Amino acid sequence: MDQPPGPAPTRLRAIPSRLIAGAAIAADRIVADRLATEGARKWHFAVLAALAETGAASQAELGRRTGIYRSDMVAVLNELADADCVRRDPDPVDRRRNVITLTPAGRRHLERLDALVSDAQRELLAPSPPPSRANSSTC
Amino acid sequence: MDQPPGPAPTRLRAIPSRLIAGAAIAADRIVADRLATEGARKWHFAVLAALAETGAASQAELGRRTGIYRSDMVAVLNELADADCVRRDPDPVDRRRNVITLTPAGRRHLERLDALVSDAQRELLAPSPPPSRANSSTC
DNA sequence: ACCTTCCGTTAGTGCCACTAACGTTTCGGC
DNA sequence: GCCGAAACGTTAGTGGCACTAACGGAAGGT
Repeated sequence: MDQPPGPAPTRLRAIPSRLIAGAAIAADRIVADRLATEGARKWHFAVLAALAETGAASQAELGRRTGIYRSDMVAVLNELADADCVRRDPDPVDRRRNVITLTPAGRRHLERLDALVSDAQRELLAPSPPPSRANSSTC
Repeated sequence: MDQPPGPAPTRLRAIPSRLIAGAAIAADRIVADRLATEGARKWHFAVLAALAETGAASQAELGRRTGIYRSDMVAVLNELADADCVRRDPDPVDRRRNVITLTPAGRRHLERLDALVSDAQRELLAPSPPPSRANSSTC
């Protein structure tokens, strides 16, 4: 946190897209920080979760389900495969595809990441210590 | 749009940070697309708006007000200065600082960008054509 | 047989958030 | 007055993510 935030001009403060962006980077950082404790990023979690839920799939299918571009998927799967969280086998029925399978180690890893992400969501949604009924000055 | 989105696993669909992130990238894209028609990015708009509202300021002060890192501010101001939207003069009273001043051209540019951003916000907040009272299937 | 489409992969771009280090200048304490 | 801490502008570089372009190989439709 190099930059102590100053007061934003009202012209900027009220812009929805800026508010959303601010919320998103705060949320992303909380999640990313949590996942970093396991050396993971949000994509790893997304891919593992998708695999756990719908079983083995091709890389393209995983990309569609998680929103990850297929070009980026390659690196993610390389990392997951290096960590033995996932196996990448050529599909015998369609030789264009790879079949991605979740390993037991991957499933365990997913459970750890899932806990971290859940924690992050809780931290996200409950940042106000006392939700006091007599409501705040800027109401 | 290379990737036709597929159905996301429910485990992912319900995660707040993912929803926020999705909203943010949609919002960012709308704004960025609009601003691109004038060759600008959101930072240019933010800096010009901050200058218009509070008058001349140092680069560091602008950074605090807009949320832009002072290292990135340099390039933004270079671009704005190249386009004659802004002047960058050494501060006579504190020689560490530069005084950034909005030029008439900059003010005109700001008005154009402001219109684009306003349009974007409207598009953002009104994506549902009929807000029909008999409410949607997934209620 | 063609042509189109899909697949995995490589390479690269652009925006943004963020860090590190630098030389200069100013300020606070002593 | 001096010295160290802090602020400033600048340069350089990192890393994550969204996205594009192009490829060779394989499958599918007609």
